[in-house]
Amino acid sequence: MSLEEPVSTQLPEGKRKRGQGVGAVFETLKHEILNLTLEPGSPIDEVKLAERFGISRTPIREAMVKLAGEGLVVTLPNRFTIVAPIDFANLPQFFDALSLMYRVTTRLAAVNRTEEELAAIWDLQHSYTQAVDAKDVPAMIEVNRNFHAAIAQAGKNRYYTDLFIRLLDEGRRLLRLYYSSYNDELPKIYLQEHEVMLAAIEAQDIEAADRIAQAHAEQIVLQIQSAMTADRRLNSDISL
Amino acid sequence: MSLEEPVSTQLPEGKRKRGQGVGAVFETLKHEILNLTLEPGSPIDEVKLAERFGISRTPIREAMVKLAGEGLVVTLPNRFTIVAPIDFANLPQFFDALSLMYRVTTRLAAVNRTEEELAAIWDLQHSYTQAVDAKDVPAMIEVNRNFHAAIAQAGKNRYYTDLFIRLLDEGRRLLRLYYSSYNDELPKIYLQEHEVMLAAIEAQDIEAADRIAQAHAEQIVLQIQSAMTADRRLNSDISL
DNA sequence: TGTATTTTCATTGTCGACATAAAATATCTC
DNA sequence: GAGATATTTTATGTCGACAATGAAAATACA
Repeated sequence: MSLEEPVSTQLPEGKRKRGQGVGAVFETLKHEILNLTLEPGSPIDEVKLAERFGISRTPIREAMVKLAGEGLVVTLPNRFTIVAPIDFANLPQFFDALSLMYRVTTRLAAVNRTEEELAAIWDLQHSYTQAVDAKDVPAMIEVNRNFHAAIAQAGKNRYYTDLFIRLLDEGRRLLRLYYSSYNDELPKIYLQEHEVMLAAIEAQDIEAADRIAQAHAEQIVLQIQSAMTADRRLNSDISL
Repeated sequence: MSLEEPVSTQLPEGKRKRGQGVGAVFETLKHEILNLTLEPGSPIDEVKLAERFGISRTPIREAMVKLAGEGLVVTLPNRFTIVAPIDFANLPQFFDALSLMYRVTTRLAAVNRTEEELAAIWDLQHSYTQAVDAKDVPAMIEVNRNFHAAIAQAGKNRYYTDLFIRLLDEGRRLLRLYYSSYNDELPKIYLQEHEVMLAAIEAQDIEAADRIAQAHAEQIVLQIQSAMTADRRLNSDISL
């Protein structure tokens, strides 16, 4: 199921300073969950994690609580903690919220962006171009996420940004699942849309920003949906 | 600063079962934070909490991590954990997000509500009426929150519901702060608007639901804003 | 042989103690 | 006496160990 070979034996990896343990575990696990290195629904062994990071179970557990708070793992009391399953039943709601956040954050960015933020987003756009040229799909997924996250942050509404980033991250797992059905055309369409979106933000044209954000969202939703229906095999594979 | 005398000595309160500790601490603290029983910005002493609940520090800390995940407390590494300050600077963003969530959840409720959910929401509306009649302000604040949360849940989009409940809870602290400026008129206006809102949801009239939700949001935002400007004294009181 | 009951076993949730970090206090130098 | 440095103090972050829990294995029973 996993797209990459699991990182099996990541030993103590050097002494960590006090208070760094939970953060490191949290970040590492988050990464592995979103990359599908850890299979959705698979159980997480606290003891193994403790050995792997060379720390005791206490900070591991605190990291688990944090991960549970972000919905990345699910804790079954007195039993296990499992990697959050991908909930296909809630996909329509996911798409709905994702679309709305695309629109709202892009609109706000058009209003509130500073020149510095604009430049930083352009940089990310260039990185995306490079990833497309290199046909580096994992990099494309990652940079795409950072691109939209940066736009949201330029909008400067913490509530929208938090939800949007959560949705984008959840979306990364879907994109990973279906990345096999990527063709060469699609990334270029995204690239163009990003270009138009950034132009609207630069020009502070709110309505244009809204329109392109909505179109972009629909594009992505359609893409994932068609990939899903084209590849039903995967659905039966995923533990729900 | 606190509106009620702090619950000082809540002793072990009976043996708890395994795994109930964190939940109880979390819920109790959450309540006390939202009721302003715990002053925003005030430090939280893990040891005292452990004594108060009659458990060790480990489950207390896990509860703190959960609270931090919901933004109810802020952890200063190696120093304290403090009750999340009320961030007056971000208030405009808060109002913006709150308004949008009012609209979106009410719209969705008009589409997706079942008869059972509708009946349950009507019950909450009746409870609200009773609270208004009894001039029981804390009950009004609590029931109002549950009323809108129930509407959101009837809309059946977890992403919106989660964000909205978080915003409503954060709003409870603001309402508590300014509840002194409540007059007798305002609750009745809210009551009427709730009535219209429910009627729109019952009739599944999406556009009407949207309109009244927007109006209701503006009403509340205006109310809080005018209370704030009328009572600046409080701002200097709050440790930021 | 199939079902109900007991026992074992693995893993969690919790505890008390210790080490460590940062602030508060005391001490020293000029 | 003022600033810099050393020391004490207080509360955190972490640890290893233990007990409770629920599932699986083993046993008893019809």
